[in-house]
Amino acid sequence: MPSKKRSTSTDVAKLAGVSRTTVSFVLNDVLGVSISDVTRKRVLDAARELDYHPNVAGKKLVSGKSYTIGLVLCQSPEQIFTDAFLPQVMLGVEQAAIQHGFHVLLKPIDPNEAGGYASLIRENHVDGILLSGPRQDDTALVRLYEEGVPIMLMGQLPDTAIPFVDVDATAGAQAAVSHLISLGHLRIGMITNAPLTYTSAQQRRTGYRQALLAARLPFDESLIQEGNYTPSSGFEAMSELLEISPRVTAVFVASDVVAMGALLAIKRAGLRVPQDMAVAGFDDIPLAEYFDPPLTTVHLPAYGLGWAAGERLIRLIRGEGLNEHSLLLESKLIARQSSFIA
Amino acid sequence: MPSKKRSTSTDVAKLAGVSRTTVSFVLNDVLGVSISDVTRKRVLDAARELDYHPNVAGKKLVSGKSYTIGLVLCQSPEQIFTDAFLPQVMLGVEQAAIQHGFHVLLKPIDPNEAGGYASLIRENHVDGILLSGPRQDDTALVRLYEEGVPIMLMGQLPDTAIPFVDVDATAGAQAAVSHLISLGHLRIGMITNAPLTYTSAQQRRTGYRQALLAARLPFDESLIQEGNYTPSSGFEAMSELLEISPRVTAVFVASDVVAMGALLAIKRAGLRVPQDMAVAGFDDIPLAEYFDPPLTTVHLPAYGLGWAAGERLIRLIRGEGLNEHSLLLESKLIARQSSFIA
DNA sequence: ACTGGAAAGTAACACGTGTTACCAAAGAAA
DNA sequence: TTTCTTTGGTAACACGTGTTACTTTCCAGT
Repeated sequence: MPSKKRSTSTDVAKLAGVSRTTVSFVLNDVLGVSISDVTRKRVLDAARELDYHPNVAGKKLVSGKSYTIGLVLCQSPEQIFTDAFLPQVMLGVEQAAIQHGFHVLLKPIDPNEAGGYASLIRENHVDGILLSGPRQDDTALVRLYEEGVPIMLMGQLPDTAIPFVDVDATAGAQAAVSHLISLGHLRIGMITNAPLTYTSAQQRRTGYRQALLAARLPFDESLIQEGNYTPSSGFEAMSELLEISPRVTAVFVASDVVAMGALLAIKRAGLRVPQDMAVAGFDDIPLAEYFDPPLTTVHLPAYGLGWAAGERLIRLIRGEGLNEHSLLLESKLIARQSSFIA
Repeated sequence: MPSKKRSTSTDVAKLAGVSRTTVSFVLNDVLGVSISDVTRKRVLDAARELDYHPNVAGKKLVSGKSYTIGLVLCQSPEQIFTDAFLPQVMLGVEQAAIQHGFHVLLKPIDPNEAGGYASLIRENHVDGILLSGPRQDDTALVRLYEEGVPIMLMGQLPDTAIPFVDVDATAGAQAAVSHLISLGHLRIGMITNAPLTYTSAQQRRTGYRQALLAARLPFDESLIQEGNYTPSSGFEAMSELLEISPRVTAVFVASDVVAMGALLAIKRAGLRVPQDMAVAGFDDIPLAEYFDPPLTTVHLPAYGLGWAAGERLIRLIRGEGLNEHSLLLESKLIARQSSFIA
């Protein structure tokens, strides 16, 4: 292997016949220093000829900045596997980072052992942390925030002052359930997307409840079944729900993936969608439009979520303030044939 | 914000009353140096008290290693959005990295402007590169490899010596099509997962062809339609395929997501699956089991792919050799009801 | 001719770490 | 006592960069 040594700014200086300081001034376009055009050109030519790329370790050491953000995923592996939402979010984060010259360090952690990401910041690996799916009991996170570490959440953490970006899942869920109500359904079941320890599950449940209350319909806890990201959990939950008498005529499933399992359970029971059972999902995964029947669902701006979160974290890192402390992105109801016949 | 200055090894040395060298020796468990137990304890206590975490920039600078691998995704945003395969792969990479004390830097790039990842290695951001979905015409990649940069591919790049890990998609596709043939189908269409410029698409087409040849069935180019990751492309392609007379009785769709669209087209045409049209997919995404009908498909070890690729790249970085130059992981046919009635 | 000031560039330090070469003391062997 | 070895530890350099303070040269203003 040839593998020539990487060239340093000293090499460039030597070739250009100037000091290393001058090289730094030229290459970084430092304001307030004057360099003659001829010298500037000599430096640039030398840099090009040597294929010079500044070593980030050196920059990092002297500046104390790493120009890297840590994207910490608290989802369980099970969730990551089935989550069609995540890639879009990550892409959004990445684009925001690139636009500001930042890199993204990926760090999925086991949600049960919180705080595994602290070393990222303490060892100066990253300048700030973007946390997806924060756990309620994550005290290490709050401590980090109070130390002044730039942190941005995707998803909310009640009772803390940590800024976040989130989709307005509550409003979205309410819209979905209101939609079902407007179609004449009076007895509507719900299947959660995840155990209720997750705030995302709670928000959606709250939306369900609000829609019922707004229509003066009774809120019956026994009509709620718990899912856990997977289609199979949806199948189980729906099967349970079908046992209840009098039967529900519609169901709000707080995740498209889980809804897929629910649909199968409904079909197995010999019922038709939407005639015998209307179904509304949540997330608007790319496949939802191709479900059988096409799934009424709530579209979440996944890409926008990632982008906004990344953008705002970087602003925090730079010490620029945020004009609003936190951000709720709008979701949008997409009515398809699983809830009514066109 | 309190934000106490991060403590350095000098602080630890001062508190413990020893030299910084000793601190380094103790904390890194350097072999061949003797440190008395009492001194060792004093250092460890001091480090704990100051909550000392070594600054990674310093380590990086002096060692030249970053203990980070770059995960470069060449997929188009469109593909990333719909790819249910990707999160599993990434998780596998991540786990392999963690196990060896490495970090993962995520870098999705526009497939059209190749080589955007070279700066990662030149600036010493990462020790090696894991490239997913390499493009055929990526000459910058080959040059990098020849410079001795540790590189591992996920997916193959013909005519190069760069080591790779891949799933044996050809064998998988052949198994799926052979399965259809064994059920008595003589006229079998195909829808690709992506344009044929992608090697992954070519491999699957080759498997399709090999299965036909092995059964002495004619290989008819006109029975192949091109998909591009999305369900809608599958819908279009299947619609085209249904126009052809005599009609095919089975179709191999080289992606489950694309197959979802194909299924809809078949239903819209008033045909039943599998009675009028048998369907086999590819990828075994988590939802495939819940398609209507459940989709016969080929399971790919996505997690294992990521894990193996990460593991082997790190071995390369460490200078340990690979016992086999490259690796093909087995895929597995999963027969469900879209191809035959149980 | 003298002063002031801008232009062009440099020496030297700082960042935090790993590591090599070296030193001092204590004990063992002669 | 002298010499050699081991134990326990340190001073000093290297890594590659950004930046501050300083020097030199040259030209304009009086």
